[in-house]
Amino acid sequence: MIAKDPVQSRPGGRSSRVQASVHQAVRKLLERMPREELTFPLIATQAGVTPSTLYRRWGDLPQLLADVALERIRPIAEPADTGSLHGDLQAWTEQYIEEMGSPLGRTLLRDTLVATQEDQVTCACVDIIRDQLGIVLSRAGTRGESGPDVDTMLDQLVAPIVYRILYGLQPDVAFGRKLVEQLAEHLTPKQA
Amino acid sequence: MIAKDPVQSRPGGRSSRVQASVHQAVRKLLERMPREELTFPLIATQAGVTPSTLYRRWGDLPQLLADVALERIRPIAEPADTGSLHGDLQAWTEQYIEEMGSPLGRTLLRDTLVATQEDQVTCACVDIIRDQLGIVLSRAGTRGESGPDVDTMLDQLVAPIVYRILYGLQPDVAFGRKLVEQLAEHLTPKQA
DNA sequence: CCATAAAAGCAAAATTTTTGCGTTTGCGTA
DNA sequence: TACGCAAACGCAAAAATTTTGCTTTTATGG
Repeated sequence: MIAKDPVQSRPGGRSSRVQASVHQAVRKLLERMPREELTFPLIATQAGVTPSTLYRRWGDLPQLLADVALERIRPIAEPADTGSLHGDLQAWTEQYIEEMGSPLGRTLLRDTLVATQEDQVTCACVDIIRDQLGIVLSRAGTRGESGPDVDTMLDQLVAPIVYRILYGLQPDVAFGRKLVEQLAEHLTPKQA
Repeated sequence: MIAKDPVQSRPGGRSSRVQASVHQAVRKLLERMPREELTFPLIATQAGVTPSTLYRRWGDLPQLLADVALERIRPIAEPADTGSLHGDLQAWTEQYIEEMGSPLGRTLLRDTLVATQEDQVTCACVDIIRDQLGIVLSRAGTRGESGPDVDTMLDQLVAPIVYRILYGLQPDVAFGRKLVEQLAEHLTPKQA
């Protein structure tokens, strides 16, 4: 968790129950109302805690929303293994666009960008993507395939997608496919 | 201006004086304190207006900050004419990275992304970039040069830069140059 | 099991936000 | 220029929020 105090010195018991309850409250409330109507008192009531707990622990609403968003963005599983680097990239890209291109996904992306502790959260976001793409690439390595490095993928694959989502240009799956094809020109197939 | 009410039905006189005063107040305060310490009462005092004016006109702080940011992002002049498409792109990219890569520029970019009226503001941002690149491209056209279309540039040039800025990866001028070179592979030089 | 301090609860105080109403003033019309 | 209308502002009371000091609960290490 990224909280006001970077060091969570008491991670168990009631403390974690409160956090879980608060996170759940935020998610539930976000289903029924737009983000700008959320308030700490509202969330606190829904979560069954005092508002001051939220203020002391998260500081302000953007920080709490970023914290919740980060947890939702974090992938549950490793990228699918399709048998080839090209296929893995296609699969990953398609899923990423579907998840982040939705109205909810867009909101999550935005929330991570305005955390009061900006750098902590954005670094975490980049790390998540890097991890995922890193897995795909290292798997390709064991197959004898080689491709562009992670940073190139960030620039040519992730960046265009995220840019379009953030600015309302709504990338679709076909767009993702196109990006992967362009990227594929740089990669070496098996036994090259 | 992008205000709470999309239709500004009385743009002259006192109304515009108030707006100018408020904008200036925001810019001035932002020099001395971080964004999360800004409040409407503070800005109102600095601008010499009542807080309720701000609440009625802009709704909330993110919207006001986005409004100010949008005005600062809007370029004063056309892109420089260096005599070639390649040169124009280099020049534009360098300037863009310098302006938006600074701590202030990064803040401006973020502010535009969390306006309460998200879509209005982000569309305006994209339009600004499109206009600028459109000028560069049409000028190239009159020279007999041809190049990638604006959307391709958005994907391969602007997106990587903006992504890096937003996520704290700090693109430098060399990075911009690299992107332009990669883009240049797709463009046709004079008299092709 | 105890001691310690982190985290939560509670409630008063401070600050911000909303709102109703009166006043000023930009703007169209004569 | 003068006039009428409604937009935008000012003001102040009311409502909601955030902050803060203190107490109580409880996780954690010894």
